[in-house]
Amino acid sequence: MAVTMRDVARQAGVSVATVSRVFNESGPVGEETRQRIMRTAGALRYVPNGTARSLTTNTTETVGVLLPNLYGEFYSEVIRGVEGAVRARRYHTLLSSVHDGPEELVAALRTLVGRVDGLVVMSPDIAADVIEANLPEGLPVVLLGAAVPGHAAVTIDNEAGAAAMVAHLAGLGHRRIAHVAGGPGNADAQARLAGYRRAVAEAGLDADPALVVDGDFTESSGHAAARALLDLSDRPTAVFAANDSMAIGALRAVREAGLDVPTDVALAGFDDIPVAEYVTPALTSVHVPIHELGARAVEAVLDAMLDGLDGAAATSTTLPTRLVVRESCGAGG
Amino acid sequence: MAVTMRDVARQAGVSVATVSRVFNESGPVGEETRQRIMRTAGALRYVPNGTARSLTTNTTETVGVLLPNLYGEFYSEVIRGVEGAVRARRYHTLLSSVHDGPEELVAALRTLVGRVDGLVVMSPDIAADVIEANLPEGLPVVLLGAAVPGHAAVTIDNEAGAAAMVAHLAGLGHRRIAHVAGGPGNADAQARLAGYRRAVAEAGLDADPALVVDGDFTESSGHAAARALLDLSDRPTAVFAANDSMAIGALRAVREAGLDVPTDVALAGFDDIPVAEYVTPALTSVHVPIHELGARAVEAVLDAMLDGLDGAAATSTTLPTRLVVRESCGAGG
DNA sequence: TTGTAGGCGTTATCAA
DNA sequence: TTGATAACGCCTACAA
Repeated sequence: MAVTMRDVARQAGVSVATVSRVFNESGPVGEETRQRIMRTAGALRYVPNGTARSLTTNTTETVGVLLPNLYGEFYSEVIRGVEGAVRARRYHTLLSSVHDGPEELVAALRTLVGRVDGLVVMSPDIAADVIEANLPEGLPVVLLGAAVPGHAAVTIDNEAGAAAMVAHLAGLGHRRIAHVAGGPGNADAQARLAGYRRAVAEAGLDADPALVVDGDFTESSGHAAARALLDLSDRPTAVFAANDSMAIGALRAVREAGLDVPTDVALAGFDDIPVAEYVTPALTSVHVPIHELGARAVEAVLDAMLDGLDGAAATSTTLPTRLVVRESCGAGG
Repeated sequence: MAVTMRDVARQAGVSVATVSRVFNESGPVGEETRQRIMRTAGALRYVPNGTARSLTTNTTETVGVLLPNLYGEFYSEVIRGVEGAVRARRYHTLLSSVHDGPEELVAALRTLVGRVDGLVVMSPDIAADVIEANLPEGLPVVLLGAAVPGHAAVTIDNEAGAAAMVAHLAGLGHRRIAHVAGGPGNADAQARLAGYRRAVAEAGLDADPALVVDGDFTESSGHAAARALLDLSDRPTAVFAANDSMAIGALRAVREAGLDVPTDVALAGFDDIPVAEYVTPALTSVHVPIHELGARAVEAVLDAMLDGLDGAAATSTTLPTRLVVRESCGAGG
């Protein structure tokens, strides 16, 4: 068994209360006594037990983070952002990922409860009511990426970003711009698709339904989607994927078809993950401040903890995106 | 205040003991009673408090992970590996990163204690005794990447990997192979440098001290190191960086110098992070099973928790690396 | 099959 | 300036 406060107290000839005061700098303690306590604590290698502390203070000093999965650079950027903000406030990060369905989400949620003071949940595919039903009231929860009425959330302006990209491509002279979407069940994907559609309409471009193909945000789905698009009799001159991973998969497909990017097909992505800059040609993308996204979510959670939940429910932020033009469609036409 | 077991018990007309039995499936409970309890628990939205649970069971069901920082793909791969293994065992991951010096390491370590059942620590620069001095005995700790006598660790065979790469380059005909090292304070860096030196000697290559330049594992340091190497009157024909990030920085420098990879200079890295495949030309690298590294460390920690610490102290594993030859030096010479 | 009661390590409220 | 002592929410003998 580990050394407890009681051991230190006994050894130092004081009460646990005094030891507690020393470690929390709460209440007055005689200088001599404090020194003695610190000394014996050091000798005994005493370290306060965080769990017990949490129980009495009713605060864990921990923020839980629930992500869909950890694969891909997008999520690692989110984690970076979250962890940075969390440690800046001297809190801890309890990380959890969910791979399968809603049951697993619920299970993860429940095991997190009581271990965290607040929660950042990124769960684009799953309705917020599922989340709400499995959490005690009063636990600050901030949604990441998927805004739901009545819930605090930090989102990005997917629609505007997608529309801007389409407008950019149109400005380059493209009339047939394809979109590799992220799938019908995903909120981000839907918003990006909406932005694409709006911009296509506004610019009077080809609104051929065949130009929209569904993927699932993975590289391989981007690859498959691009193949389908390249097989079209009336091939698009530009392909805009709903995220960079799919764009990279598409890049591979274009190459395999013996075509060149951007000469034959311009290519654009969404997210601007670090790799986007390293592929050749470098990927034009809609930049998402991913790690600010994570940081903002954490701040929202922590603020909600302090202000009480009422303030938090209203606090929804939408971060802007911006276009990053690189070779993959800079010179295209 | 959240709903507690007591609330459920009162509402269901039973004692807390019975509620506890239901939730832990410990001890017998009448079917009718169990149903009633489950129903009222659901109605009250009761969720067991993990903190309180931890206090009595003396187990937190969480593994702490301490990493140097979260930047770069290497660490996100480690996190993936760790989280996967942790959740497979139905545990939790408490993530913590350390940016600055030893004091911060110590602080992080101490706040982790009492919140975790075991610890995975990746701290290549810092002596293990610092870690040991600040942890209660009996807490399973597995070092990641830096083996220290008497400590459980999961490491990779840095030296063999580096030597193999040099041998490969030598086989391609290179005689002047430069090494961008990772700095004197880093254990991995030292081992890779040792492997480089050994292989250079064994193959009877140019052992010019000017061919070894220190970096610090960042891309920009790789860039700077490569510039210095290219400025040498007798330029190396191959540059082997101690990690991929530095290799990518070097790639940029080579390009900026108007030279071609691999025609003018062959380039190789270490780690085989995902980007390595995407840069152009694709990077030849020593593949490190990064996320297996994380997974193994977690398993070692969890095993140590079960078997008692004695078994763990001996459990050190070294994972092999393998060469991944790609364009950046495949055809070079 | 169910209830009672003590304890886990800490904090916090009173007294002293 | 210090010490008893009652929580905190849960688990677990031990009784009933």
